[in-house]
Amino acid sequence: MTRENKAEPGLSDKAEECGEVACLRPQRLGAGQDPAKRKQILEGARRVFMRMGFDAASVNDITREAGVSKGTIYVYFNGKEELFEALCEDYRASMFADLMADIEHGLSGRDALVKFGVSLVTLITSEPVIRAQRIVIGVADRMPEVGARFYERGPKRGKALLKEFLDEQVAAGHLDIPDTELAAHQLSELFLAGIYRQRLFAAMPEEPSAELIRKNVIAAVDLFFIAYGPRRYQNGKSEDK
Amino acid sequence: MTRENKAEPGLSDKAEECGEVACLRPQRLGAGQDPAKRKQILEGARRVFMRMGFDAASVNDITREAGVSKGTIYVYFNGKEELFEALCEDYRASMFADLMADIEHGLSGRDALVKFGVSLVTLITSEPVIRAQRIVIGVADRMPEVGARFYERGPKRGKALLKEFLDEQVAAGHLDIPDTELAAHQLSELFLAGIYRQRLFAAMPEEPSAELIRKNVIAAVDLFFIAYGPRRYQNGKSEDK
Amino acid sequence: MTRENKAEPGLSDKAEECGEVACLRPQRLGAGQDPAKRKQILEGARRVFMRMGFDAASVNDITREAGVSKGTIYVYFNGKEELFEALCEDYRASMFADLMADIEHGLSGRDALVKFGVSLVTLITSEPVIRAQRIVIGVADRMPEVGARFYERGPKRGKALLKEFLDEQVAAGHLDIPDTELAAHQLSELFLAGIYRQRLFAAMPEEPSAELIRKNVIAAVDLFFIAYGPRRYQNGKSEDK
Amino acid sequence: MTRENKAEPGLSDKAEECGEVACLRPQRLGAGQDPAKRKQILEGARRVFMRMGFDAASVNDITREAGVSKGTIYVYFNGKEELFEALCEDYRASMFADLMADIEHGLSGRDALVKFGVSLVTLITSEPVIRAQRIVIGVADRMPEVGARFYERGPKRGKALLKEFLDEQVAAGHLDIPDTELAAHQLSELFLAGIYRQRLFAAMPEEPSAELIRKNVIAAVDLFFIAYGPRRYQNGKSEDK
DNA sequence: TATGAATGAGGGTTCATTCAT
DNA sequence: CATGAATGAACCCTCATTCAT
Repeated sequence: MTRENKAEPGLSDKAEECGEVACLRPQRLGAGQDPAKRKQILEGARRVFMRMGFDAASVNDITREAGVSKGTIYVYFNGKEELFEALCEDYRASMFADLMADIEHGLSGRDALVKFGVSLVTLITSEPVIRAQRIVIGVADRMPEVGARFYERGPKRGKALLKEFLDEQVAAGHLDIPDTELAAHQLSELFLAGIYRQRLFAAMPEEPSAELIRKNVIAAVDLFFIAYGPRRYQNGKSEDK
Repeated sequence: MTRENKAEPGLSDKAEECGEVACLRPQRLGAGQDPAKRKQILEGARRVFMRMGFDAASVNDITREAGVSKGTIYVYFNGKEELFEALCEDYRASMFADLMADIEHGLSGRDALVKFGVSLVTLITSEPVIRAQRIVIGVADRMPEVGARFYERGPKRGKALLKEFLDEQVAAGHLDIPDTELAAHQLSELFLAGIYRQRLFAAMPEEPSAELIRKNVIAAVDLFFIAYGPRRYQNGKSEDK
Repeated sequence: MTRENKAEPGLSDKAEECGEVACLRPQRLGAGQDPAKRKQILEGARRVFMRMGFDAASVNDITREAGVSKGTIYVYFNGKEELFEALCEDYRASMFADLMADIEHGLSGRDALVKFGVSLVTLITSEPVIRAQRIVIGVADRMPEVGARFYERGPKRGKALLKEFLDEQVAAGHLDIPDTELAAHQLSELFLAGIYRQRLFAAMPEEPSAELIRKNVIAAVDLFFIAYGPRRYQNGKSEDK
Repeated sequence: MTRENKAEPGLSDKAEECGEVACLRPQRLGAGQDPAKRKQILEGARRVFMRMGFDAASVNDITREAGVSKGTIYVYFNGKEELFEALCEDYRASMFADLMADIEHGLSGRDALVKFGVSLVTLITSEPVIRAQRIVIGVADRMPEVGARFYERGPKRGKALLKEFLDEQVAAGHLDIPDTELAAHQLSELFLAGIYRQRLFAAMPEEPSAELIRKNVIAAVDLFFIAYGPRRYQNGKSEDK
């Protein structure tokens, strides 16, 4: 009755097999195996879910938006929920690509942190990313594993990234941090301080201005450097605690 | 589709009008004017929305839980959405009552901050409050004003509270903060660092232990005091920046 | 989630309570409690199921035929299947009413048997009754209890009736039967011999003629009386038993 | 909706056309002309229809069970309904093979009848045969010709067989029957008396025991011999069995 | 020719809302 | 005024059939 198939596509190289000519569309793929169609469905679903949220979005809407028939959706995904999960999986994969691209390691510690922070906050508080987070949070009761994995591949990865960066900075002598993991947590929250929750609750209707973001990030970095910066930023921290 | 009647109840003082005699149970109230019944509906709705979320909750469920008829609900509220909005309004009002009660002003700055932080984090990351936040965030796209007001009466008020407290501490010479508003933002995010988002995304399925909360709050206060504490916590901060 | 209510209506006398005047439609009935509406739904369902069979009949068809909305059907019955079961229950109840009415006890044994047999065969092989049997048999795999109860209230009751009649005849000395239960079985099959299965399989497209029925019943009674009749109908049987 | 092509396959002799050489496996057959594939489809369909009934069986199920593609099924048959009809045709052909094999003509009349009756009842009330009958009866409204032909090749043939046998017995002086056709009808109904309908309606969930069948058949033969047996059977029934 | 991916009408069921009582 | 039976649009999903490959 229920279907169990559809094992992770990962078939991105299937198309190559067909030779060297006229291979624009693969001739024959297993049911639910055409990556282009899958992409097409996910893209439509993404738009609809983003616009309406999970519950308010109907499969018919997705059908219309994706330009595929209802049946096709059910060939590629076992239902609305699984479609949503797959979408989240896909989305998470691409989410931090931009962020990664933004990181530069050549800058001095402080400037690099500011740059990183600005990128992070800009991304995370951007309208599409905020909407995505709202939707996932909204269904987290019913689909906790979706929420959990979203967190793991999203915020958690962001923090891991930041920790790595901090480790580098510590190694380079730009920072002096006993526990970089904790510090990464603290810094990433400080970056978002006062913006993130407002955005999540729609208390800040527009994306924050670059100015606001910059200001917030700099305040965070200031605070951070007072605590963890090299000696010239702090004296005698060593004797307490 | 939408209806126009029933201009904002604002019914809190309506009952008094009936005079000074035999007013124990008002004999005749305008449609949707009995505050007890209104309370009863909201209470049922609260339980159902908390259990199922907004979309999954059906008006019938609420009807059953509240012990009123469907028609009655539509007399008091223009629909499910409006009922939800009213509920949020009510809920927010009571949400921080516990928190307020927890604040004591007699403690030394540092201990008071820790105590406040523990209360704040315990409340905000508790299962019911997290569920409430999830639901509100989940519908924030469709009902931004609900989200916004939830934020205003929730987190914002918490931060205002914290700012007040910091102002007191600064005045008492326990802290040295140039911008207490910003500091309040920063501190409250630091309190929740690494816990809040995990809870929201269901990446932390259980309420955080008292231990974990304490540890997190203390780390936050430590960091905070390095930056903003009185001289004995920091030396030579004056010459930089 | 699922509904459990609707305990056997049997409320045919509910209407009487409301007094003696203007009682055409009961004022207020519980959900799914209005016998008139229930009847209306069952009547529509009966027509549709009879026309299309169980699977081919759609709830929409029933909706249309019964003149009620789809929601109403689901208030009175928990689904298509339960509606069908209720219909069977109702149907069985009325099925043998006609037959009962046809029985007369004043006739001589042989004529009475013939008359009874003709009534039985006429009823059982009539188009509506055959169609009903086909449908029930067709779903007997999925709904065995429906089939079983149909059998119990239908054929089984018919046979019980026949046994009673035979007992009377034996008591009156018109027949001499050692095991009236077995004899009832045998006689009722003989009545239907060669007709019933043809009808069931649609190998006999029209209802059998009165003539054919009479012929068949008389042949059955003849055979029966040779075996079980009083002395004058059989030869040489006298010395045994 | 309906299609007009594919005029009655009648493909049993088509293969011969290819000539006299190397025809072991025909290289090229017209669409829907390979009898092996046809057989394969029918076999899969048989299993699925038997398991699920007509309406509940999906073409996909048959596809899976038969190991052929959906398109192929539609090449060989014009649709689910036609496939079912073809299946019935095939099935009927093989249905009474077992029965035929069971008949022995060497026995004395009475014993032979009992043996025949037991075989008949065992077959007809067996689970697979009952299921097949239920399915055919269930769709007899929609496909009367299917039902009719099922009857003709099933029960009717059984009765013809019985008539033949009775004719033989009459010729041999073992029985004395004026109308063997009528008698065959009567006897075969008596064999099944009280079992068949219970089985059909699922009022008897298990196949009847050999004992019960034997008892029923003997009672039928007893009754039959009282009426139609030679003189010696009508007297002194007591001494046999 | 055989294939099975795609189609989309239609399946049973739910539910926010209305309105006669 | 409160009630809850009735509504029917919309829900998610299935499936017989088609047709490009």
